[in-house]
Amino acid sequence: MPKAYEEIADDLRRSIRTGGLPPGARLPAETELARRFGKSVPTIRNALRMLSAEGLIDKRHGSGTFVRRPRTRTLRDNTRLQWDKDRARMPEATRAATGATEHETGLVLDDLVFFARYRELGAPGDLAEAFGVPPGTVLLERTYRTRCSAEPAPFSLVSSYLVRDLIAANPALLDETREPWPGGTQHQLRTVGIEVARVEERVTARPPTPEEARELDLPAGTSVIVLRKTSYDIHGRVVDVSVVTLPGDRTELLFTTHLERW
Amino acid sequence: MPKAYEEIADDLRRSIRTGGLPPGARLPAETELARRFGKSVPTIRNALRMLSAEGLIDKRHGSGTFVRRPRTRTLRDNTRLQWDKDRARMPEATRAATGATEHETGLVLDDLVFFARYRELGAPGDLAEAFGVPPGTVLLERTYRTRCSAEPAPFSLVSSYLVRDLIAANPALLDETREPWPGGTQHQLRTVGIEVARVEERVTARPPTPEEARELDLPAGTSVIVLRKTSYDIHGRVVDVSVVTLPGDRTELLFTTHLERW
DNA sequence: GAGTGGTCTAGACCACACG
DNA sequence: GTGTGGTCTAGACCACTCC
Repeated sequence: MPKAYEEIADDLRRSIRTGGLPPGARLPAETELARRFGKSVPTIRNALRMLSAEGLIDKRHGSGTFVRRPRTRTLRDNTRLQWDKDRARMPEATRAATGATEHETGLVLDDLVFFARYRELGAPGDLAEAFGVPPGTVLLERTYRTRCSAEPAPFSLVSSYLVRDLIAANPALLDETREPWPGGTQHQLRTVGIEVARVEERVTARPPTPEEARELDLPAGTSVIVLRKTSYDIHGRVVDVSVVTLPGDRTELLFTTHLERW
Repeated sequence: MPKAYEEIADDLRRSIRTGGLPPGARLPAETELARRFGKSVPTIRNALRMLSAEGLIDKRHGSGTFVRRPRTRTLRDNTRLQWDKDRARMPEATRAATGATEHETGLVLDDLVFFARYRELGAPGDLAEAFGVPPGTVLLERTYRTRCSAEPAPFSLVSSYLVRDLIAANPALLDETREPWPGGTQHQLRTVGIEVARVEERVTARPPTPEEARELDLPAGTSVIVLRKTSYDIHGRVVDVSVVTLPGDRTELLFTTHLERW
């Protein structure tokens, strides 16, 4: 027996894919759809919930159900890592003038609103393993939120971890009021003699937690991209671990790999 | 006024996060939960649907609701691109002996089940633009499904596109029965004198379409990672565009970036 | 067969958007 | 104010799983 709500969802999905219902279009009211399909309102709602979970529609309380428009994506490019490294050797004036790049995204801090918070904690198991230190070693946790001044929601949630003893030689690095630091993390590390030689970025995706959905202003039917970044210095030692949570509907990651010539 | 189903969802979510309900544990029946929380069954179902969408629980018709266990992730490493390139110059015996790497994933074709289908089509707008050719130019579309012999579902959906005239010099490249090709795409391109110098991989994430959920056997509350791979030859010409769809609950992408020394 | 979640109905009342 | 979707109830019947 065909399930009514799936048939209805299929029907509407087809209309959306073929363009019969273009992006931004308003769907008929649920009561109207119930009448047309000859089913009850809860059944219609069931069908619409499927489409909502797939990210095809947005339901707006009080005004209707609309076909979702694709979001414009911000690009996050791994060549920014080299660019950051080059910049870390520039004089402060230059570093400040180029505009501090937004941490972890590669955007420029011009019309960006920036927020940072520092906290010390004992390394939990997974971070201790990542750094190769005993569990409980004191880490500095730095939490960042950055957003365009135009948009209300941040475009990334960043937690960066450093081993405190590795950077304590420069007390300024422990002071959150010095953020945003001109030149970024690579310059901060340079002030204590650390040079980053290699960065590993691990990418996964999953649905957002309610907290992430709230902070990133994510509608139903979207995913987050979770990027776990590990920075190694020239001796192969782990010097920074960052966890970056990005909105899947607004973010594109670009990784360029150069191959050796034959 | 607090919403009942959110309160219930929060309560259960807390139990799951703190470990009060460990992975694999069965939740009480919906009727039982309704009794405990003093709400109707549909309200309980509403709360459970939230947790399901977040990927915290699995509902199994007939047997109950369970806390989801994290899946083990397969790693997809961008250093495989160089490895593939090196292998493309090996003699056929070596290429076959190393086991043809699974296209786009870096796994070895030992206990892998492999399926390929070829088709020609006129380039639609986005692909024509990516290749820098006029729309309608004939492309070869190659569709791959690969899975572990143990698992029923494939671990990636791959569509690879080549400009037919660029590879037609070797008719074997147009023959799907030659798959799996020992040495992979980079060796295939080598047979017509093409050397890949650079690969760009663009990563996004979103909820699966119903078709993807079916093919990849994705439960509710998971995402897909979409990887759009563009290969450039030594003259900067685009020679391959691939779209790879990966299950977000079973996949981790690893990108390593080496930085120049100071 | 007993128990589970899945589908569907019918309707009441509330919260929100917009004119 | 009017119409929209959001929440919640109460219950019937079906389909699946497992003993």
